[in-house]
Amino acid sequence: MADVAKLAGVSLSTVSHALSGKRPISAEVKQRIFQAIDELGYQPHMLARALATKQTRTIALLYPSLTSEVVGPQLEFVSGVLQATNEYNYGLLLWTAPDGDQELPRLLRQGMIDGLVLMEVRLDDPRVRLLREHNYHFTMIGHGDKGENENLNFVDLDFVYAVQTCVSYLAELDHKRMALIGPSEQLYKQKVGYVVRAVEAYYQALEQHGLEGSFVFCDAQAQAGYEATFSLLSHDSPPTGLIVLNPWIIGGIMRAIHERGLLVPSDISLVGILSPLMAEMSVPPLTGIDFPYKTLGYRSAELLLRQLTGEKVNVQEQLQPKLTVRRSSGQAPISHM
Amino acid sequence: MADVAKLAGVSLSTVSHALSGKRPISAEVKQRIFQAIDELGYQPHMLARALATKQTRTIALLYPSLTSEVVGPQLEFVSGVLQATNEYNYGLLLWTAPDGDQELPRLLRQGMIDGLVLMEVRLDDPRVRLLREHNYHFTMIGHGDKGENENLNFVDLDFVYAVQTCVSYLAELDHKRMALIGPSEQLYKQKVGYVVRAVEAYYQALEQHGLEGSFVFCDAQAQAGYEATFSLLSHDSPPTGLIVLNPWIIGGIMRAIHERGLLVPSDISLVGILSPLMAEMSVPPLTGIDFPYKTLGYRSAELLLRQLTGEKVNVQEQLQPKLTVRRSSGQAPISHM
DNA sequence: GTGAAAGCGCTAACAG
DNA sequence: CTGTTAGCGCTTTCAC
Repeated sequence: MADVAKLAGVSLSTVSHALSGKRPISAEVKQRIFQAIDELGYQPHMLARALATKQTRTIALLYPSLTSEVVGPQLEFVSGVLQATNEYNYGLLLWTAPDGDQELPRLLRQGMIDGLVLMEVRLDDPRVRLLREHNYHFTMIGHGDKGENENLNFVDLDFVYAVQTCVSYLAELDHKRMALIGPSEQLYKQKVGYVVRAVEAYYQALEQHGLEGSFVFCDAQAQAGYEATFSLLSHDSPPTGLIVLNPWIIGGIMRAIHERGLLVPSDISLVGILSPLMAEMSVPPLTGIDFPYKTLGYRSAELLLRQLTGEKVNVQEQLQPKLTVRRSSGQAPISHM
Repeated sequence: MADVAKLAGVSLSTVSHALSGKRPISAEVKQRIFQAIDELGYQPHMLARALATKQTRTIALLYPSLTSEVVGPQLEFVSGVLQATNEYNYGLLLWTAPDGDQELPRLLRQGMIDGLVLMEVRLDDPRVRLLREHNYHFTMIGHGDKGENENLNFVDLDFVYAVQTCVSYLAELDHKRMALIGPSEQLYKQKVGYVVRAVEAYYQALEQHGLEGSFVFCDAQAQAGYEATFSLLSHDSPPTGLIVLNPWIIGGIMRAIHERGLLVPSDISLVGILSPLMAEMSVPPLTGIDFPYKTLGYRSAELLLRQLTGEKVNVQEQLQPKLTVRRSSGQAPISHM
């Protein structure tokens, strides 16, 4: 930059201001400066700028720990977040969640980022507490328990709506017994928000409709889905309507159903909460709530970015995407009782 | 840091050296310093450090442009890269590929990163040229044409091996007519390395075995897979062995097969090049070359990171993962001719 | 062993 | 409108 100033015959600060536009510069001088700039192929050094302004124009996505084998659908959030940061001309740093939540403030103070997007938020999330205390800029994909979210910005899928819609839909098709093939037990125990809400909503919906229903935890692997389903179908009067939370296990579920000699959708209906992409991948394509992963990622980042520009943002959005009927669901089979 | 120095009664530089260990410090002083550090909850400011040392301890993953709707499996690379950066205590910045390749050097000179991982490398990739000219640290997932890779480090799946293995496998099962349900036409036209190699290897393998075979481009959506397959099966003597490059379209392929009244694997065998996760997801589970997305991501980042520590790395690795036989493939049906 | 001081490349008062 | 100067928070010569 010193070179540029010299070549243009002006001072450092003039060059700086010409670039930032933070004060009026005569057209003629500006001209000289920009000419010098691309004559020298000069590029501003972001790091130095960041050090001086205390703004890195970079945000982070705090990614759940990678120890769990399957990170699967979560990855789709990334693509949404990335799109937003791109549009706003920010950088995106990926971080894995430090186990000890003590790590978090450490990272923040290192000054590498201006804010962050949190995902896999627990009902009572210590990270949220910390970030809040430190008055840090952040938004969430997901949200905490009632009362934990005041003044926080987030986007989430409305899992209560989603599960209730699934149950109602199956109920309308005369399914009397259903099952929720659920989240992993680990996530439930950690009280990850959406997981807890989904399970609660499920039981509530059953009650509303006066139906019976079972529920099994299930890890995010095909084999686990297979086993869970197989055991479900071993009951005396097995469910005819299945609600699936994790798309990665449909393969296993399908296999168990087939091995039992049953057919989808004539014997068993399957409804999921999953991205349309996934829904279309399976055979038959799955009826389900269209989980807008990418949109959630995009919105959450957008909220943060707007917040960083000084805008007073106050958004708590719970998306209620529609249920798309595909070919995995239908009228309940006539009962033999 | 000034505060720390004051509290410990030493000078700035002593604190700095205590932290970096770059020069001997008396145990007693060290003691005082560290005590002061956590008394004040001091955290080194990475940005400032980076400015002084010209090392950001951050690398970037150059992500293909997001305009294409389906980024799908690529995302799995990210998780591998992330794991490596984590282990080496580096940060990971995600970048989308600038369209104009002119953008690239701009970004590099901004000084935000120490090196980068390139993906979706084309046979004659202008980005590689640029990076090379500028003597920039980088590694690739994938690789360019023969002669383009001298002195470069990369990891890749050996697509020639992969496709040949698939063809041979089907040939052994007496399949006489096969088809490659291919990459998107766009990627092929862009001469993305693996795509071109896969197609070439396919024709070569057919010739070796004296077989006929067809080939269709196919975008990465279920519907496209459906249409491609449907038209393939409309021929007089349709193929009995299908090789699938993109796992996202299997759903569509399966549907087309079923609608034609055919069964997998008795009428048609399906073989893919895809992650085991995907393979297990589908019904029946797919026979295929186990694409180690995560491993490729991990290795590529590791190469870069080692390179950055000054090590003279010289690795060009082409993985040849085994073909896992699952349930989508079997003996060719007896011909009616 | 330790301290003083000169940067890293930019921004932002403060003067003119 | 433009130039001077003092930092941003750390590292690293160079002296002691």
